[in-house]
Parts: sequence; structure tokens; C-alpha cells
Amino acid sequence: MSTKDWILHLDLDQFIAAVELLRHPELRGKPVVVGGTGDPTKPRTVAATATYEAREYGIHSGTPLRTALKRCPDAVFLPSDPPAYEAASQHVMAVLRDFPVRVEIWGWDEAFLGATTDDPETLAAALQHAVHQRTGLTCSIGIGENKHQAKLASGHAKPAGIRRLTSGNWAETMNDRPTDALWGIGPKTARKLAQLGLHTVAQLAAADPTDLARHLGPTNGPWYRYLALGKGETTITTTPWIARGHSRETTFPHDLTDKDDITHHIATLATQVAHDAATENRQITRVSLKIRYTPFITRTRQTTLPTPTNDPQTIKNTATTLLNRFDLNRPIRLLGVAVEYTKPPT
DNA sequence: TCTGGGGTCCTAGGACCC
DNA sequence: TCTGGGGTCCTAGGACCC
Repeated sequence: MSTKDWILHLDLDQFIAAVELLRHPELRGKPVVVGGTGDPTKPRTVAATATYEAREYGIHSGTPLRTALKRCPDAVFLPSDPPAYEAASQHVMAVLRDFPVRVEIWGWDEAFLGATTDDPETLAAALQHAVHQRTGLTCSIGIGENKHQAKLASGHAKPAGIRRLTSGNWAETMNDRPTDALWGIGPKTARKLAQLGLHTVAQLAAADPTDLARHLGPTNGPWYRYLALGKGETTITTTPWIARGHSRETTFPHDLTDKDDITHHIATLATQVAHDAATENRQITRVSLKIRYTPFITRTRQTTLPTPTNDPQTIKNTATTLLNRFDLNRPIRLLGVAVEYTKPPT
């Protein structure tokens, strides 16, 4: 019996809702909506997640809280609490690291694991058991030969299941599904592919890479076909992710029109990103200002700094100067400041 | 149902240089 | 004589993901 290398994808089920229900067991079985400050009357706030009971009322992640309140006046609204989710996430990741696997963290509620075993299902079951035992959370696990296969398999395993997707069962599992079943193809790309007569995974897999490159770009076109063939990344990186940059943005419950007011908010956001950079000991190379006007039209303006820095005054001045390159005669619903970092010293 | 916040990577066009 | 070709950087926007 030969022992093989596997990629596992672990996906915590209903992560945010599950953490909240652990803290508020009395809410189990009730419609619960998490998002914003938990005030469902506040405009321009949306649900981060909703429990299965709330979903029965047509409330999903992304539903405006005011809409959720109308659909289910009896729902319980909880504020989003990122530090609590971060703590729960770290607890889960620590459990995973107790196993003989390489762990690549992928956000709060996901991880890819590299394992060498001839029985990945038994390993997956042991992982599920340990995570549940030690954190109270359930997860779905996908097993594959690469990250793409494992990621799709965990989706098929929800909730709390285990699925294996390999080159052996790829075609029978995926061939008849729409192209946006692939990880990395969304609604826009699916529509473009459909215009080329490519509706299913099998059709995309059989398409001409040169044609795809012409219509969808030199890198993306051939990459989509590669995905349709069930291929994907096979390396697990255990070193922590190094951010390329950071951003802060705010949607205001009511539009901004006063220039001093706008400038003040930009200065606040700029100070935050400069502080973020200094905390991580990173230098900023580019500053970008984002404005979303009320009809939901988004514009960005950016500039490269003469010298990399994380000096708050410089970042603040740069961001507020970018404001002069925007049309300020329209009401504004969102302001954002984003920065890019230099590569960290190795 | 008027639509969050935080990321990553790619594309296309223009500037500029040799 | 109005014209080649490549390389790189910059900018704005798009698509996707959690």
C-alpha cells in the first residue's frame, strides 16, 4: 500500500453564527441575524450572516438589516464582533496544528492542510471530532489532490460532512455543472463564457486555450480551462501571509456633501491606515482614495509616494490632496483609503 | 431588499526610455 | 520624411473571494 500526499480543505460551518450561538445558547433554534452594530433600524447596514431559522424568512448574508427586520420582526439582531471570531478561529487553528499536518490558514473559517496518509477520510474524521470536542464548532472537510479539488469537495460536504474529489471522480462529479461551480469563476465570467457557447465545466475543459486567451485575457483565459480540468495549486504554505497592503473604508448612514466634513473623514481613515502600517512595521508606497457616490458609482484615484513611508502626516496629506481629483458636487455614501506596502525585508 | 468591509490579482492604455 | 519594437512603470477599473 503506497502512502500518498493529500490536500484537505477544512471549512467551519456557519462560522460567525456558530460562534454567536456558543456564546448565547438560549438563542438556539431562533432566527438570529448578525451584522453591523446590531441595530436593525440603521440604514446601509447588512447582515454578515443569518442562522438557518432566519433564512426561512429570506434573510441571508448581505441582506440589509432594515429589510431583515421587516421580514422577521421577531428576529434577534446581534452586533458583529470580529475580535471574538478571531479568537475562536485561533482556537480552531491550534487544534489543527496538533495533528501531523501542514496548516495553511485561509481567513477566519478556512484552512488548507497538507497530509501524507493512505486514509485521508479517517484523518478528516479525527480532525472533525477534535475540532468539535475542543471548540464546540462543526466543520466540513474536502479531500483532493490540489487546493481547487479540496475546496470544491468541502463545499459538497456541507454541513459537517467529508467528501473526496480527485482526478478519478472529477469528470463524473463536475462535467455537467455550470462553469461558475469552479472556484474563481463568478457570475460575470460565467456570462462571458456562455456567450462563447461554454456553459458547462466539460465544455470549458474542451475549449481552445488560444480562443479563451483572446476573449478573457492572456492569463485568465487559459487558467479557466485549467480549473475546468480539475487542476490547481498543490503547495501548502505554512508561513504567515504577508499582506500586500491594507485599507479602511466607511459607508455613512447618510450622505456627505460638505467638503470640510469629507476631508475630516478622509484624514481619520488615512491616520488609521498609517497606524496599521506602523504597527506592522511596513512602509507605504502608494495611496489610493475611493469614493462611492449615492447612485452607487465608485471612483478611485491613486498616487505613488516619492519615498516609502508610514508617517501619518504624509499619508493624511496625500489622501486629502487626492480629493481634489474628484467631482465633489455629488453626494457621497462611502469614503475609503487604501495603501500598498513595499515588499518586506526578508 | 437600494446594495458592508477587507483583501488579491489581472487587464488595458498611456508615459517614458532605449 | 511621422515611424519600429521592446521593456517597465503608473493608473483606473474589474472580477472574485471570504
